[in-house]
Amino acid sequence: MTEPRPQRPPTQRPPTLRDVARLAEVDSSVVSRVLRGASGANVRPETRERIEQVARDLGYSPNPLARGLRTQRTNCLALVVPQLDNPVFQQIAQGAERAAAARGFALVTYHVRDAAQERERLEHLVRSIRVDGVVIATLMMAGDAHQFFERLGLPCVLVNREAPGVPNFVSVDDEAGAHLATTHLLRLGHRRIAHIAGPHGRYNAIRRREGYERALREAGIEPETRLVAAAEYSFEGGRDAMATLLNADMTAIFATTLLSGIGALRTLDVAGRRVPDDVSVIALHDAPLAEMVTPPLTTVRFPTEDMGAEAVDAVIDHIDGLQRHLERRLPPTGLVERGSCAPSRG
Amino acid sequence: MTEPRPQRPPTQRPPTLRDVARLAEVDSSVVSRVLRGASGANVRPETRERIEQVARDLGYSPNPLARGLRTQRTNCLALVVPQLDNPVFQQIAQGAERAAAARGFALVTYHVRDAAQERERLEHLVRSIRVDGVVIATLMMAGDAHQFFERLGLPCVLVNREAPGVPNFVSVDDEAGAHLATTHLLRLGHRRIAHIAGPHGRYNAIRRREGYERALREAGIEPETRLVAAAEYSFEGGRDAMATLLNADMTAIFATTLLSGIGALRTLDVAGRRVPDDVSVIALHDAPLAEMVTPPLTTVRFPTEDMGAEAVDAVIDHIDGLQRHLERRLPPTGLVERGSCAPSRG
DNA sequence: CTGTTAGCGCTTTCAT
DNA sequence: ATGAAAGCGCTAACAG
Repeated sequence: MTEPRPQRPPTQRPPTLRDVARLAEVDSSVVSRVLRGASGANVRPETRERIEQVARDLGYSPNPLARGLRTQRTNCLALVVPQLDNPVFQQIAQGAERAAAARGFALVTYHVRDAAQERERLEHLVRSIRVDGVVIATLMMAGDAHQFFERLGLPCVLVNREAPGVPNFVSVDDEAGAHLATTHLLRLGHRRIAHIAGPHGRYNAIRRREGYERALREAGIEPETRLVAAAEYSFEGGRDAMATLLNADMTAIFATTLLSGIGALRTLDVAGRRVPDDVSVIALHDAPLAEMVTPPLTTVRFPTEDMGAEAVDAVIDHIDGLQRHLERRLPPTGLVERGSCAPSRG
Repeated sequence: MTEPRPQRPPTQRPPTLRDVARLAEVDSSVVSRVLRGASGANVRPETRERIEQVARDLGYSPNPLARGLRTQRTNCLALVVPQLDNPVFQQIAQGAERAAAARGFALVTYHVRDAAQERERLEHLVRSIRVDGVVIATLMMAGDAHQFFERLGLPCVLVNREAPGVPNFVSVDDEAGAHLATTHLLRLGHRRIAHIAGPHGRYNAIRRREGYERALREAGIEPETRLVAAAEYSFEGGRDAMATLLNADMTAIFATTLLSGIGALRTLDVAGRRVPDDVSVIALHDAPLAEMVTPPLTTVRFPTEDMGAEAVDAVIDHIDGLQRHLERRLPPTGLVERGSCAPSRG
């Protein structure tokens, strides 16, 4: 009356390697080799077939936890992003996923919406899931986040962001983009060009403003502080900044970001200023959104998807032991003319 | 000259439980209990303190793979979404994350952009990362996806979507929302109301059309087929559908989705029809985007975030053994009046 | 070509 | 109050 192993209650436990091994009448190590398509897997064809058959019948799928524990590798990457309401991140994510898939990695996205909770959220991430590397897209404290992961020994690169002391990033050439946008307005004959800038002190905000000012100077125009308004990188930011610019004497706006450009559009409409008849507007970063507003917004396109893809490639290279440091700024890929810019009537 | 254990090469291996145990001079099981704050952890205060000290010094963090393997639990959920260009998914994600965090779960987002690759992507997901449950937001084959996870023994609920034979979903009351939108137009005096519908045969498209037709009939108006145009749930869909409706004799549009409503706006602008002076437009689903277009779009708001949150709660209940089936349709939470609707001049 | 063995890092009875 | 031991499911030498 010895109780026969109460080991396997009728609960539907997923099949393991050993289940397959048992039914195929081989050792589990053989199953492992076969199912993994291991390199030197010298296995008799009939054995292989038997194993594969059983595995299929059982619906076997390796347990990623066990495998990861053993191999110290998960083939999984995390993309850390702030909230996704900004199309730039969607594009980054798209490129990142493409690149990850191409190299056999899964990529999961993890949101850290609030700079204040950043630390806590990241801890929660790393103690819930094991990834081989991380791509960090713009956080307030991107440098801190980078350090956080580095300390854990996790390869990690910044995307769309640069931070002091972090030699792993891929971003865009903000200065060149801003220069291109401003130059476009200048070519249309505009001379009094206002700038809806980014938040004070933000790295890429500074570089964009520099590009704007360089373009003006090259055209013999001295930049004026009162034509510049700082704004968050958001619709509301652009909308409010535009309001402060309404009385300025200008015929065109260069908005530092798609969202703030759209905010500007809205304020101009409310104020009864016609775009592009009264005011031309151009913004940095292209996205489907630019097509949806009235009038459709002329933009400078950046290779945002490529940015995500390059970041992922760099992280995977790191993981593979190629200690590739990466400091990359991708130039703009062109101007997308839509309906929001017209020649100056000046 | 016996080589002293070459165990620990200078490679910076993250500290393990045993490292902590060794330095604190206790057994690793004690460390486990202490660090986990286990229930019946009868530990001498000084021992506890010593352990916590060492753990802190070493920067110890438990390996989620090992823990998960042992406990059969990861405290991690996956949210499967198509591409995020639709604001509805952003809101779902936001609610889902809030709910997950509240219950101590991490939530990672996984994109399945292409219905054709759905199967392959999902397999990649489950063999890369182990989650305790899944929330599926609108996939083409949501029913298949559900079945896929169920077969793996993974609790799983559909959000924003219903599928035949799936008793786990939380969506919105499409019929009621459509009825509300249409009624609003009727109240403004419109009688000839066109409908930009969803794709043929799509479940919620059908229900929305039903709500539209019911509202018309209640007002003594017989619905007309030629006032209805099917469209994808996208900007382009709405834009093109609107084009086919341009010659129809109507004074108002009820668009089935925010994005298609915005597409309609664009076509109307190009055609020189003024909104709301010539045509009123209303759409289902509210989002910041509605505020960004010209004119700002009047919408029916659904509790989309709550939808995500409820779905997560249900999945976690499942995981916790509460076999809670859930068939929930959340009613619209109101009408958001902006500038796109005006009384009929009829 | 196949099996044996050891162990990844953790949790969990069960002894002591 | 603490420790010993087993094992989650898998892989990687190594032996045969």
